[in-house]
Amino acid sequence: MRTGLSREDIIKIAAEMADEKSAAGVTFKALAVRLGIKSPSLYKHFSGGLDELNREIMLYGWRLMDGEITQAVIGKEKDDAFIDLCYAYRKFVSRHQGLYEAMQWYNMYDSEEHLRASEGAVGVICRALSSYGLTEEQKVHTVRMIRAFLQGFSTIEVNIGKDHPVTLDDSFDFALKTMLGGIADIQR
Amino acid sequence: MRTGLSREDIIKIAAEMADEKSAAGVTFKALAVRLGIKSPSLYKHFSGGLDELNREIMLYGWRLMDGEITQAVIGKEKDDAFIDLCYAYRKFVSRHQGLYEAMQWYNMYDSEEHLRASEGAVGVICRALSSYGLTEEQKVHTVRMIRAFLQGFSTIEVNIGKDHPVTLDDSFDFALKTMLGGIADIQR
DNA sequence: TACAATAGCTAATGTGATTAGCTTTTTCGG
DNA sequence: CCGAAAAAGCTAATCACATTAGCTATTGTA
Repeated sequence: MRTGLSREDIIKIAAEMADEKSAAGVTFKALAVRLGIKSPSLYKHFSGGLDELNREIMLYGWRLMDGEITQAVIGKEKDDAFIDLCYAYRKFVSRHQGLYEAMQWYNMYDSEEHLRASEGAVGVICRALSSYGLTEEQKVHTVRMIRAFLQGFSTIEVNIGKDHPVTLDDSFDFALKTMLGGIADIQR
Repeated sequence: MRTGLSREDIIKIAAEMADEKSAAGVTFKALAVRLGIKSPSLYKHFSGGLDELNREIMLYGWRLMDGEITQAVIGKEKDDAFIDLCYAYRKFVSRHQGLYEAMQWYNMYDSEEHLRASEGAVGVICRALSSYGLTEEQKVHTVRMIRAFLQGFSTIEVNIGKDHPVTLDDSFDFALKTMLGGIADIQR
């Protein structure tokens, strides 16, 4: 019996599985059960095996996040755009912990595709920064700083207990304001 | 034949293997070959299996890094301490990419031990910040900001090509100065 | 020196990925 | 509408590791 599911459908379901369990929980065996087929059949969709599926999940995640953070900054600029962008990133991670884990695997694959998939997100950050009067080089630096911070904060947040008296929310706010302050300094 | 290697020796060798290949490249099979024994024998040292070894590698890495960055800031204060600390972190990661990967697995384990292992590093950051006149809460925020940035930057750096005209060195400098500027602003 | 603990070994099992080769559906050009 | 041919499944078999069970040799010490 055919399932009628496209390659994209399967990737989406695999991404959901990652969020439900963890990125490592997405096995061909488990995915096959979920789809009601046998695991060898998955090679008809992903001839490159689990590796190919993982790459696709990773790319899917970046595209999804790109879309969400792009939405978040529409019609905004300066600090508003910047802050809302960062919040959207953080919110995405909190709702997609397993997928985000898989997204970090861009390490293991060719940077090429990942670059294309995440350049949207980078572009959004760039545009949010366009009104700050930075040079091109400063803009590159700033994008990297933000990316590094967001990525690191998200990784830490996913794993740290929420019982510390100083909340992560406040720390996130503090860091954004501090970095914005630093960026403002540059112009002086 | 006995190898005469202690548990700590084996963890150290496993950490070297991680750096030579990758964190995932540390399998019981490969490690056993490296040690000249059979893989089931490793259960005599790590009754908890591969999982226990991975946890130990993770802890070993944090202790090692703690020592190095502590060394790096001895006798320094303010911006000097701060900047040298960050450089030491980054240098550690560049020399221990595989181990650093394994260190990120603190996610998967009890935070307890990792907290103890990395609290040294956090303490160093705290002390480096002590001369900035921040409130306790601001200090917590700042430590988190720095940790997030360092962790994110390191992850990005490990995987990004070095062919971009704007170097990562410059971006790292830029980010540190920007954050320092932002921190200085707080006092105003 | 005897003996308990230690550290090794072989054989066997289990899980998941992957491959090979066969079968059933679809799809589509004629 | 018919018959390839492609697509999407399936079963059986193999492989790589991790892990377990049970046996043996070494060692350090009472």
